[in-house]
Amino acid sequence: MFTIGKASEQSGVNIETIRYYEREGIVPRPGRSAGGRRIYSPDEIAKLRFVRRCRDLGFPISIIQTFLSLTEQDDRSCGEVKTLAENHLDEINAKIENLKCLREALLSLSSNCDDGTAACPMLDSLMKDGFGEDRSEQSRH
Amino acid sequence: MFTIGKASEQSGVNIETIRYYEREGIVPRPGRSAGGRRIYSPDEIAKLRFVRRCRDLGFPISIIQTFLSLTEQDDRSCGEVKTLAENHLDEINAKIENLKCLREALLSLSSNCDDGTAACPMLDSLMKDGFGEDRSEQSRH
DNA sequence: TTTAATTCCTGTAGTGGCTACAGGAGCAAG
DNA sequence: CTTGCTCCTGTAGCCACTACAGGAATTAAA
Repeated sequence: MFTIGKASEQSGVNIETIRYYEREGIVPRPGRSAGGRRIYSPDEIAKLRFVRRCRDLGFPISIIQTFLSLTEQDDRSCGEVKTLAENHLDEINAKIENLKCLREALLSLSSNCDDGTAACPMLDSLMKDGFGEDRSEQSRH
Repeated sequence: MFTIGKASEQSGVNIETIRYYEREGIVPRPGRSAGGRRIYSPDEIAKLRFVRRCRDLGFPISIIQTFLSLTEQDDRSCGEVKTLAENHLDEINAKIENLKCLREALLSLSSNCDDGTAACPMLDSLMKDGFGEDRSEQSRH
């Protein structure tokens, strides 16, 4: 059994974040010592580590809650997990593509900057009319 | 001269977001009509459009404020702009690399899911000890 | 001209996922 | 017994918005 500091060390989750997860009901409330301190079992620490790893993989908390409830079931249906993971993969791929577009746009804009002290063509073209106007209500991330 | 609705249309910035930018001092306060409505000049709309384009490129507001103050100067020093843009490019590239790592990790995890209804190896390995433990206080985005 | 519809106003609160305090209490070592 | 560490609760801040509520002003139609 461990205090929150040890639980934080072992799970890799910040102490404040652990308390936040508890407040939000993302992980169950642990037991308390006589003095009112949180006491974590190895199982509870494993759960925190699980949440941390999922966050590291970029999953939002809402999905992680689904994962956690699936791990509670005996028949933790793999199909559902796979679907969620694949949707998340799609989102990651979309983000990568989006960032690549940004990179290209930025590269071509900043390549015109000649590093002198004169008027900046990058700022100019961003300020001008009709530059990147495919304003058809597209993906505002 | 235009009301906020037209300014929103022409700049591509949401009405609520325009008011937010004003509250935060990101763009200057426009004039008002007799009835108290905001009235935008074409220049002010250009500024809003500039902010929107920079946001589309992924620049944070703090950087955009620097850009805006540079556009106010006569000698809008290109060097500074270029440096900021290149730093931003580095961040974008780092994000892309990070996402690619996530993608690989997710792919290898979910590839073990056999889409059946049995215990899920992905959830299992995320719950187990000693999976991805390079816990040396690394980049928590 | 009256009414109905639309646009605008201010102010406040919520989003996600934490992080950072302030002000106090518990607890172990010297 | 004091020092210093860890822990407690509660609240506020971060970023960049977004979404109301409740009312006023303007415009268009009848």
